Amino acid sequence: MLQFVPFLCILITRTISRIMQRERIVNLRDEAQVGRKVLVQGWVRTFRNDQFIALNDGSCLSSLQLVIDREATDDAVKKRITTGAAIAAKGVIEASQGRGQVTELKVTDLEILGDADPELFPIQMKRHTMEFLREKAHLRFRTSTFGAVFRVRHALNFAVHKFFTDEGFFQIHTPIITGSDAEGAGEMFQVTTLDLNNVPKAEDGSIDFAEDFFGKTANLTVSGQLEAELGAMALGQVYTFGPTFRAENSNTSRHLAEFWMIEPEVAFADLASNMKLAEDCLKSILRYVLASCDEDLEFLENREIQAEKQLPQDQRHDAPLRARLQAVVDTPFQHVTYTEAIDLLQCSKPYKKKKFKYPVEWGVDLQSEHERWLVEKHFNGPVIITDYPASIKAFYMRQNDDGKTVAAMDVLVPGIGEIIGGSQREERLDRLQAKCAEFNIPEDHVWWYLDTRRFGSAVHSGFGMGFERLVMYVTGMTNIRDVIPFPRTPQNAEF
RNA sequence: UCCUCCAUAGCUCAGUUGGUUAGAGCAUCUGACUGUUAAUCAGAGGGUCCCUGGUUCAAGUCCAGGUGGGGGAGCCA
Repeated sequence: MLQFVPFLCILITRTISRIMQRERIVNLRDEAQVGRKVLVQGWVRTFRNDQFIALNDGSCLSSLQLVIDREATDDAVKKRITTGAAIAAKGVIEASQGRGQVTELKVTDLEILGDADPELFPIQMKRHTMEFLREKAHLRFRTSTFGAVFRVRHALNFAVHKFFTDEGFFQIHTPIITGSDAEGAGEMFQVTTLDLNNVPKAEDGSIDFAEDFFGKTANLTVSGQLEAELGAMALGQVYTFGPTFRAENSNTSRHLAEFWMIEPEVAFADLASNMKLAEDCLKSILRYVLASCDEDLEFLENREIQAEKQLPQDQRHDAPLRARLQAVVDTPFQHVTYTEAIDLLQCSKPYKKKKFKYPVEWGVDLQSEHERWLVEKHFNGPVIITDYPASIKAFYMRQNDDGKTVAAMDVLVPGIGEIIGGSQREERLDRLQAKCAEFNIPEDHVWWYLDTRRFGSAVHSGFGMGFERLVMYVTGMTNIRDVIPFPRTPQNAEF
């Protein structure tokens, strides 16, 4: 009978460990926690002096310092406490004797949950390049930078929903697979279940899409806007927030083949209120993350400062990250028409010194270099450019009375360029039909869109905001592939 | 798609006018030390110099093509 006693003890300990709930490190960092007996689980960042483990569980940027008993801990166990290993530790929260943290965990029980072979685990406790970590996208979450980026990304996601909900908007889930091919926002990915090695042919030799899953060609959406307009013309104010897909062969630090977009659409709203909505939206979102992500933003701010040390002075930001974001919150956005912007550019120093590579004249779209001069040099803050020439904008934008321009707006921010593009929509059926003809869009492709202009049409407006560009702007990351967990770009769909 | 730069140890990078056995820091391993903060100190191991071809007595180094990546541009969000 006596031989069962130790077994019983082990059984009881194990049961306690199961009952004991895991504490998140984010909640264990203040003095009030001292004395609490807790269980933590996470991944080892460093193991110093055979005694101090920096444990990160992702709940916040900072790690919890675990202090183990060097003498009492088995050498075999200590050997397995390596960077990247998953461990569970029980103990008591104490005031830290060392600097650098308020509290630490005096460990009484330690368990290795998952080993990380130090010869093979690629993430070291040192500076890695973003390019290297991009190839290790499955493990880069374990770094401070990407932990911070993705926590901020989440906060931004939530702030978007909070803003629109507070403003009385309803989210509309627009389709990801679309039968509409008239959105004109870019090249589309085709969706098909046809056997590409043996496609059914029609009598004239062309592919017979009547045999395909939807009985016609289908694509991944490039924008939820047209469908969102339909929602707005009944629910009043709606927004979409979902993935969008562009099959453009763009290889830049600002483009993805799969990205997330926010598209509000408001009935009875003209361009002026659309601009106000865009400004309020951006400011509200920034206010939210500034208030809720300070630790992560501080880290990202310092990361940016370190990264910019390698750049020449004129390519560095003149204010730190959080100050820049705060400035956007505090400053009214500048408004300028396209026509005024052209005038400003033609009077600018780089124009007179012929430093611009592309021509500046009315009717030609603004190039990156022009937008950059306006935003970064002339206005030095967010700018809304309105009333573009009709010829360079989409078919659905409302014609202005001058007959030359449309009620469009682009919100430009320093460092990123266009972050929001929107317009007042053409609500007059005859004008819209004329535009369809002009853009070679067959009316029977967009009959459902035109119907909203046939039945109870009304003035309405909306815009699109690239979510990843917002995340870039807020985190100071300079490559869009580093603000989405698994970027999709031409020739790259790993993971 | 275009322009441009780059590719050497697990990572970040040196490598001279082409010349003997290709180096450093960090990481890893071994040992020492032990209240550390990306700990410190000593030692060790670690290389298909991206691939293919060419020039040459000799190529990490020069040339051509390819592949991969960065930055910029276009398109756009």
